[in-house]
Amino acid sequence: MNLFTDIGALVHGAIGTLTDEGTLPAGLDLGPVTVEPPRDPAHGDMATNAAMVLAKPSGQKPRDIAEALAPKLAADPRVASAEVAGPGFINLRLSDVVWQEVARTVLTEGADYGRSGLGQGKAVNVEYVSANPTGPLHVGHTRGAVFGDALAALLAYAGYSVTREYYINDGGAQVDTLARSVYLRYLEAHGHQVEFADGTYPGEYLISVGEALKAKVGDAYVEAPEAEWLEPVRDFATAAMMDLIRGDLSLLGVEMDRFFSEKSLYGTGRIEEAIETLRAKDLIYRGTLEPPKGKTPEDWEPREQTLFRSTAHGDDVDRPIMKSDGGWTYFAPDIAYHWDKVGRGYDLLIDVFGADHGGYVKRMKAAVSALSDGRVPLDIKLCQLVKLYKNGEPFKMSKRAGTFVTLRDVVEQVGPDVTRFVMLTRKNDAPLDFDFDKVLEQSKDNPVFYVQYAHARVHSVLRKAREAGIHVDDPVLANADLSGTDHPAELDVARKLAEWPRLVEIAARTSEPHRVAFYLYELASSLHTLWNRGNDETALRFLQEDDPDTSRSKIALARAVSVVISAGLGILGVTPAEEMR
RNA sequence: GCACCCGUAGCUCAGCUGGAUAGAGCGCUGCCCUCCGAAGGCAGAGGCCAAAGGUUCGAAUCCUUUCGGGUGCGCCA
Repeated sequence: MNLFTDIGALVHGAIGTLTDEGTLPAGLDLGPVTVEPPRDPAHGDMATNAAMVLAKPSGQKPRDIAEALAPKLAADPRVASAEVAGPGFINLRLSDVVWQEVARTVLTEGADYGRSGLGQGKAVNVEYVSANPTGPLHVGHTRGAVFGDALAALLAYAGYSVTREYYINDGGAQVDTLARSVYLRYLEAHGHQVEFADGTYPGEYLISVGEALKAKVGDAYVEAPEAEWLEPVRDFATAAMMDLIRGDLSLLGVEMDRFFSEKSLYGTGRIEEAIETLRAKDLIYRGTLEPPKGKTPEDWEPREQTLFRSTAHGDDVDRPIMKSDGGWTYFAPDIAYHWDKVGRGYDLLIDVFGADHGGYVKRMKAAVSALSDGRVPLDIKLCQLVKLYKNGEPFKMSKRAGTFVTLRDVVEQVGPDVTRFVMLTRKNDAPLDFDFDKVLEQSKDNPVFYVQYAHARVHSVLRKAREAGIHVDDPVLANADLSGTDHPAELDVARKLAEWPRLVEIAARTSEPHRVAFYLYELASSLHTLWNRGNDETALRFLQEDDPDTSRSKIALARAVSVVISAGLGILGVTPAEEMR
């Protein structure tokens, strides 16, 4: 249930009445009519712009429409007052009972309160992480992993049918490099002295892979030529890296529905099929690209290549899909992969990329637009970099200096909950500072702690109530008389709870899970404020001595807060703690 | 040179398909508390929303230009 849509329906109904009465012309577009919480609480609980947006199409003055509309709205029992204000806003004040009943709705619907039908069951594929299978995940991947995972959960909560997918880049040159690097470790395991040339991966994480390879094949490859071992070693190493990556992801609590192998596209005609699809639309041709203006590369020479006419679908220049040696560029399998996704019938595709891949957004969108004839939208979310700090000092990452920070390092130091929450306290396209010390601080300055503490406080109240012999199970609270929460501070908490379903829809529509984190902070804040007031005004304490009925009324409100916090943290993938330690 | 992202309080950042007097935390100032509802509380100061134009009843939000920062720019994925 969403109180804002309810009142929105009321407004629509009132407009309909005015239309029937002939005050307003028929056939007005009600799309732009909104009902939202005003920034200034003095403007009431909800405000609608109906009179202003209908003024022009109906040829009337906004104030006149508002004056006609307001009494209709005020006639509803839920509405305590409807005032015309400013340029034509109608400010609605809802009766206390409406707010008090919010807690009951939350308790009745439980974790489903806030769930939305926005997505209408549409199938959406969220592709994220998709890190090259050449090593462990690092902090940059961590943000993408957390963001993508929370976005997927958010969309699921908002009524989409979500597939979480990881594209394994196991078809390019970098997995050959991986294979050669593992081969060196393999030789090492056989007691050979080896040297890691430029362009190979010297990371220690490959030592065990080399040893495992030795355990599997013995010395079969030691004297063998590369042509003989490259492919099997590549497969072996890639599998090992994916095991490593799956392990990293599970540390964070990320579980993919599907891992899609780039390699599986080769040799099956899938890439050719995708390209032929484009060719049939006259989007593939042989041509020569102009050098980029201003900064021509030193070794630039005009060269004829096979190009995808991505400019026909909004890109800035056409893109090569074939290398001069006849092999595909990385873009070709990418096209085929998205062709596959389109073919699987998704209504919406989302790719989560690192900000350094911003340059590929237009061409990918062009490809999907071309492949699906514009039917399937591709939304690409870019995650900005993470800057690490320790004690307020920037923490420089360097592979060479051994200060390369992996996902595992982060999660093992601060835990998955803190990692996830902090990664979501910033908009995805804004850079993020991550301070190892600050995020572990147990004070109100730390949003993670602040939100979890609010949840824990509620559970502390529940425990104490039970000790006092008061029944506070959810079904009991859901049937409680809620009139005991009529204080403005209590109603403020209820107002915040009422915003949750609305917030979920906004966050889902914009694909911005960080909004959930900020909302939870505000909700926690409203609970803490109420709690603090209870220090001075005992009438505001949740547990009222010798008054089980009033206690239940207040505890129902508190419990409703914990239900929403729990649901919200669930979307973020953070465990709601029932007590702080 | 071009494309994309960003520019909001001293600092770090929110800001809803365009809504009314632009918010939070930190820091700062003042008061209160130190009672296991404990890991502080309350209040205050602080802004030309980078700049200039435009769209409109109404712009931090949309468009154009400029300035400043980041990222990327033909056979690496």
